[in-house]
Order: sequence, then C-alpha cells, then structure tokens
Amino acid sequence: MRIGDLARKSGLSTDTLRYYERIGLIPAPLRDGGGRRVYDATVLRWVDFLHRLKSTGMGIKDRLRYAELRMQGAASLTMRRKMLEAHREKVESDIRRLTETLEVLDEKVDLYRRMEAGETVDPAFESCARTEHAGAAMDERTHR
Amino acid sequence: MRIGDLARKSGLSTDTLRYYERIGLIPAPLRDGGGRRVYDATVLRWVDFLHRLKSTGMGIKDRLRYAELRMQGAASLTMRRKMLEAHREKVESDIRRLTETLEVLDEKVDLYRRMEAGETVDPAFESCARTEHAGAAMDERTHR
DNA sequence: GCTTGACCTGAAGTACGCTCCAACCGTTAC
DNA sequence: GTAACGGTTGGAGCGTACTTCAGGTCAAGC
Repeated sequence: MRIGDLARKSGLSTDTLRYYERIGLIPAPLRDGGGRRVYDATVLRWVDFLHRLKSTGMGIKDRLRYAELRMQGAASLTMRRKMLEAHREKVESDIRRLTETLEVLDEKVDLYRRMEAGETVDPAFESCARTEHAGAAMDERTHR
Repeated sequence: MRIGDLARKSGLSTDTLRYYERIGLIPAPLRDGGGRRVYDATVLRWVDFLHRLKSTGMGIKDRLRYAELRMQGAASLTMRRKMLEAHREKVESDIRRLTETLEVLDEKVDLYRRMEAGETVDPAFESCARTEHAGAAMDERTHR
C-alpha cells in the first residue's frame, strides 16, 4: 500500500500523512526501490484510531505521547491504559456538555419559532439563566 | 460591571473579552468617565451562550455571523433559528461519535487490563476493525 | 501626594494542525 | 521516447483563537 492508497482509505491527505510521520505520530514505513513509502495494512487501524482520538478532543501532545508509548511496546501498556481512561473521562464530560447544549438549542429554537409566529413571549423567560433570550429580546425591543 | 467582573463571572480572561469585542462577537459597551468599559448584566448571558457555541464546536466565522444577525434584531430571527438548527444537527452527530468512542475506549481499556494481568489474548480480536489492538499487539510481540 | 491595582491601546507573538509550493524523481501506458 | 501520474523533499504560509507585551492612564486607599 502506497501513501495515496492509505490517504484514500483513511480519509487523510498525503500531506497530512507525511506530516504525521514527521512529527512522530505514525512510524516511518519501509520504502520501495524508488524511495516511495510502502505501508502494511495494520497502519490503517492505527491512523484511524489516532483520528478518533483527535476528533474526540485529544490534543497533539497527548497523541504524540501515546504514539511514543505505543512504539515502546508492551512495557507501556499500563501507561497507555491510564491515558485512555483519562480520555474516557473527558469524552464523557463532553457528552454531558453536548447533551445539555442540545436542550438549550431546542428551547431556543422553540422560542424563536413562537416569536416568528408573532406570539407574545412571556417575560418570565428572563429568569432562565441558561439562555441569552432576554438580552437579545431586550435589544430587539429597545433598538427599534 | 467592569471588565474584570465580567471576566470572573464568565470564566474568560479580560484579554479574551476585549478580543471578542474587537472582532465583533460582543457589542462595544459604554465607558465610564475614565474610559473604562461598563457592562450591563445581560451581556453575561450572551458571553456564556457564545462560549457554549464555541465549546460545542461552532467555529469563529459562524459565531461572528450569529453575533451579526443578533445585532440586527428581530428581523434576523429566522436566520438565527436556522443556524441553531444546523448547529443542533452537528451537536447530535458529535454525540454519536463520542458515544461510539466511549465504547471503543472501554473495549481497549478492558483488553489492556487483561494483557496487564498476563492473560493470553484471543487472536480473534484481530478481526475487530474498530481498534488498532492487532497492530499494536503484533508490534509488541515481534519487537521484543 | 503617592502607591497600588485595574484598566487602556495597538501590535506582535504563540500553539495547533495542517496545507501548499517549488523543484525534482521514478514508474507505467501508449 | 514521452507524457501523465504519483511520489519525494524542505520550507513557507495559513486559519483559528487567543495571549502577551510595551507603554501608558485613571481612581481609590493610605
């Protein structure tokens, strides 16, 4: 598998793959006669996992650290597990934040729909500390 | 309320608040005799909401666009609602990705725990396309 | 009156994570 | 042979989102 194939399969660009290699996120592959990178199939799983860590909020330093540990082999298992457990906690709290936001957005969309329909909005919504409806609505009322 | 109070209440730094004002995310407040910014309480809700949009993955361009619409008042309600609905979809798909990742991490942590305990790992795990256990484990076996 | 602390401005610097570019080389199809 | 294609390198450039800095002003407490 050459770099273009890996790019297509992983969804990353060839530039990004070379960049990851340069900074040490993926191991340097063997080269063919013409000096071109030749990847074995297993690297795809690693690239996908790295991408998963990144897309769920793990920063580059931690991904580098994890990649380093991985290259050290079995001796680093415990440290890697601890990193994964820490990331798990972060992912869980992100899910909570997002789920809460889903509710806030639904409330707001609902309010906006009612305002679009010309409905008079109960001033009691001002007491809802989670939104900025009040401020926005005040602006809207006072500046027109 | 001065900029330091708003910083403490919102969790953002005074520098960040001034930066947000400069790029147009928060409206320019009135000034006191000494030229210092004086905020009214409602801006805190707006800052919190902006922070929520940001921390749930809305980029700066969209936040700027939203802030712009908000300053235009009630005429932009429909467009704001559509932006919020679009963001809602993104948040939902992020939750799906994160929830899936939680499972992947739990699987991996579990596997690592078993390996730490010296348990022989069933080679069947190689068929699990979601993880990079196989590659890592192979490395670990072949390089020591 | 003087110090302390909070605030002001404009501009430069930083960290992350790519992304693009120029200039070149090697393989394959025709 | 030659054109197209995919690959190589080192280095520059970019977008997001702040953060820091230099050099100054202002208000309140002692």
